[in-house]
Amino acid sequence: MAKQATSSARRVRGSRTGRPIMALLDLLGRRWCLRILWELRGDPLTSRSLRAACDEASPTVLQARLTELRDAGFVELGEAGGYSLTPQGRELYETFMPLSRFAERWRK
Amino acid sequence: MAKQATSSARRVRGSRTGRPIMALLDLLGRRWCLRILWELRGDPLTSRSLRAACDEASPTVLQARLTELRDAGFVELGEAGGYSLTPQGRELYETFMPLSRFAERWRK
DNA sequence: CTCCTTGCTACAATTAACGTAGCATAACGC
DNA sequence: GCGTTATGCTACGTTAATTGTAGCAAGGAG
Repeated sequence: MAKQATSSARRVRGSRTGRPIMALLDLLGRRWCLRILWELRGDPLTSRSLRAACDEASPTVLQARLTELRDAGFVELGEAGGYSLTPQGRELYETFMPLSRFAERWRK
Repeated sequence: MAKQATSSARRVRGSRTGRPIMALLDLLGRRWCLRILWELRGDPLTSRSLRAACDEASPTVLQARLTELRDAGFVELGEAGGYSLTPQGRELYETFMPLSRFAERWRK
């Protein structure tokens, strides 16, 4: 099997290959990231209620993920406080929403 | 302590609620997991070609993810060697396949 | 036999996540 | 004013996960 040239394959987590899907898969593949998007699907949540929704995950990671998700344009912090999905974030949520039905059928 | 930390690599975080979606979001939210499913969408890949496809990620994590994905019933190791998606794994892939199109529009 | 590829593992080092506590700010009731 | 409460967010030591390199045993082909 021909070993492909690993010329530019020094990337840490494959998030900079130029293909947007790789960057997205990498971003979503970080701990609590998918869960955060999931929990924000409804009404805005404060940082503490979001933490409660995420099984009391440590605020360190939550804050890191929220910053990343805000930089990515998926989450925003409203004027009156509370995090919510941006239109783009809601669109992203819609794309993997079918996972819910799949998970029900999966039932590990 | 709110939870008892078992040192089992098979433990699925977020499954305390009993909701399958939480277990699934947690499983998919581990490093290289989404990427592996993505790279296995086509023809079967050997462990080494899969590693090449995943930017030479360390075989330690790859092997751990592959074991988890096999336990979950999403990936299988064929008789003649080479990893591929199970029917269920392909079904899972189909559910977040639209992420590709979304990522193109996203283009951070 | 040697050479090569397969799936997979050992090991130390690095990084990320956890858990608890706390800060600064602001909005209340008193 | 004061004390209380809640917000977003951070510090810091501990623990778990990931990384990178090397290597193993088994199998096939020459």
